[in-house]
Amino acid sequence: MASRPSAGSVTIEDVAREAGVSRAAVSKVIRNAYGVSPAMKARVAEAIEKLGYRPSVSARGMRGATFTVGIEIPELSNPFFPKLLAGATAALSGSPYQLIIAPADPEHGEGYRAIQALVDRQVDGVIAVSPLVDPEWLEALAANVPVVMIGRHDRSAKYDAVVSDDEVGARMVMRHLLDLGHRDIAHLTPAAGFTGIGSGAPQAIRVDAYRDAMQEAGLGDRIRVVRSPNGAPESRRVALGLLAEPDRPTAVFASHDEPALGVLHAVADAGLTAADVSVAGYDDIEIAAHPGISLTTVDQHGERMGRLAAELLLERIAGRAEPRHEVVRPELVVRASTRPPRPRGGAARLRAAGGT
Amino acid sequence: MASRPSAGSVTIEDVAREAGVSRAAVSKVIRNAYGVSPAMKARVAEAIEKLGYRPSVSARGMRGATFTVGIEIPELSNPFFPKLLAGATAALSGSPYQLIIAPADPEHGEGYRAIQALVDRQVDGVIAVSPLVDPEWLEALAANVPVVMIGRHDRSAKYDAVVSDDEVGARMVMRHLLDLGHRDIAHLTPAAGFTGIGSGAPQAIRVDAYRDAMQEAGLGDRIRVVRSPNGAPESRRVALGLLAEPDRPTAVFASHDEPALGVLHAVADAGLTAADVSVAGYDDIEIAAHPGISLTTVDQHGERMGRLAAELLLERIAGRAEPRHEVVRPELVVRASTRPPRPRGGAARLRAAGGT
DNA sequence: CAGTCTGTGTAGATTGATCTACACCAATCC
DNA sequence: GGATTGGTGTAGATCAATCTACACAGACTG
Repeated sequence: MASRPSAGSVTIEDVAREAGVSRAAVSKVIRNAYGVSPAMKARVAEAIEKLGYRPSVSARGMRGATFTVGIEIPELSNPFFPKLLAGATAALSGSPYQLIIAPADPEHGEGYRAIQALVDRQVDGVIAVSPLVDPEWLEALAANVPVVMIGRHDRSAKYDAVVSDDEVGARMVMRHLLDLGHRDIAHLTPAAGFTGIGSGAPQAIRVDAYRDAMQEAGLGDRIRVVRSPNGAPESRRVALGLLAEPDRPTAVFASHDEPALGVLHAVADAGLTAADVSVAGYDDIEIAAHPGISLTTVDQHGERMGRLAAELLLERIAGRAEPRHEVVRPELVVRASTRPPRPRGGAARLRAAGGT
Repeated sequence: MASRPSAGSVTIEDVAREAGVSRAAVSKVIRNAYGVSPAMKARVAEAIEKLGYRPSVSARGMRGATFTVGIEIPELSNPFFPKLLAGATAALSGSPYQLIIAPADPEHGEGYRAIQALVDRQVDGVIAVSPLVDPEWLEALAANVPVVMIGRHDRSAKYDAVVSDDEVGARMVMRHLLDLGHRDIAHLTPAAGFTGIGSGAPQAIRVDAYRDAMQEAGLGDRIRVVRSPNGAPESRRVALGLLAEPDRPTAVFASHDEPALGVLHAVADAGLTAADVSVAGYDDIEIAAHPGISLTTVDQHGERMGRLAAELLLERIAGRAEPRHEVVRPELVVRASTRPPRPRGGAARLRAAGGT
């Protein structure tokens, strides 16, 4: 059935000799090109099978395509990204394209290196999740190879983008919290540099939406944007500090589920519960649905985004030139981590306990 | 600073022309080969920088190395695997090697395809996490390219292995549960085919250790091995069935943390707590430490395993021929999901509630 | 001063595929 | 019956690097 990998490496030359035809003939057969008789096709196929021949991707890359698409991903430890991968993998599953992943080495800022590594390997297309790389650099890149960016709100004539409607998503969270009666809502988001450049990054959009929502609710003076790296341990530390403040917020809206988990952890550390401090995240990672966590969050439909990105990339590879910019509508998922705030004041605790 | 990717693609030829030297000279400079004067080196380096030249990995692959190592990973959705990746990435960070990941498409059984895809791409070495691929196939593979397997207990003269001491790890869990006083301990593990072949797979070792430990404790008649796919939702469903049985176990030992999360979910679904059913996992994924989960588990030291695998691979690439087989000692991490069982009988519930 | 190193650079074969241009053969057309 | 056409197959250039063999200089040796 599946042929074993042959010892050494068998080349197209070997197959040609075995089948008694020319190299070109073999090449035609494997590419399904025009000008092959059924008889020759059969002979060649048999020789390929017999020798366990596999075309060298490197050699192919020298002239034609490598049938490889690359995806650049930051921090795989965040479960949201595997969702994108699952979607992309599914979309490519039927195609002749193999997906390879290049993890962005956190030491070497923002994926330039990983993306470059993919391009160096002659991939036929690139999907990248790097909200902060320079648009000009990307345009130059996209001039050479099809590129689909995930999570960039800027528009380009050269590369495609798949993006969640972060404005809408963040506003859904804020509406939910405000409707519950919260007024002291803090927003936890990565370091300023991270949300600074332009307004391309999802986090930046979410910060703006948070600010706007607070402003519109007449809570402009209570706007509190707290900066923290994205990891759960880091945000846990930051949140502990926040909860220790005398005027601690009654709700924390984190820009991602991972830091939201850290906040939940801090809430528990401080001996508090969701009745004291509501927590909302963003991404809807799998664990958020677990009863021990039960995190209110926004489902970005990561699989769908990954699938869409792969589909757009295949279209690009097939020749489409007009840029596309797909917006996926997110969805609020309300769980137990958000509740109405306790009324303020001394006797409040008792009344609230009875009310809820 | 970092040169932009040039339009089109600049070849070694272009650099040679710019620097006024031969192709071979440029090649020598980039490879740091013998026979280059400092003066020429400087001129070439300048030309490379100016043109933003990047060597084509495909062309390199035709003769020499690709400076790429591949890692094959099943289901990235299981957070244990990103741990391995983090370790491997760290170990390769200083080296000239770029890591690329090939996800094993679950549709196309057991990573053959993904590993083959990596080899087709001329990687200089392969790390793979595929406990079930045929040893013969692997030996043939390893004859052509350095291979390090993670999580295989079989020994090979051709490929290296990094493996956790699953026997010891599983026994630590069992000792812990038995010491707590549990006697009805069930073991949740993937489908039989999955643990069947030889005793190479970690899951198989753990099953055996579970059986042995029960036997030695005189509980041979209470051995209960329950089969379930690895995903949390699937194991949740299976666990729900198990918990509904009249003689439900007082403790469940799952072969991985992911299914353990599913069991915890089921325990909550059934309106039970850790006081009713203890749950232990295996892997120590990050969320296990979260207070909402607090799962007793075994730390396999995934990062260390990933790092070790990458180091062994680099040694192999550098020329080592003798096989190595590294065993990493796991560590029990006790958390709140395991507790002493309630004493049996009608009034037990009350007594237990007072005692704990 | 011829012969031998040693250090530096180059020419050109090589790698495994793709792809254009063309050759060959039979059948068909006028 | 010679010219055309269509279907098959091949020759050979090409892609961008590596790497062996060698050429050439100047320095050193006997």
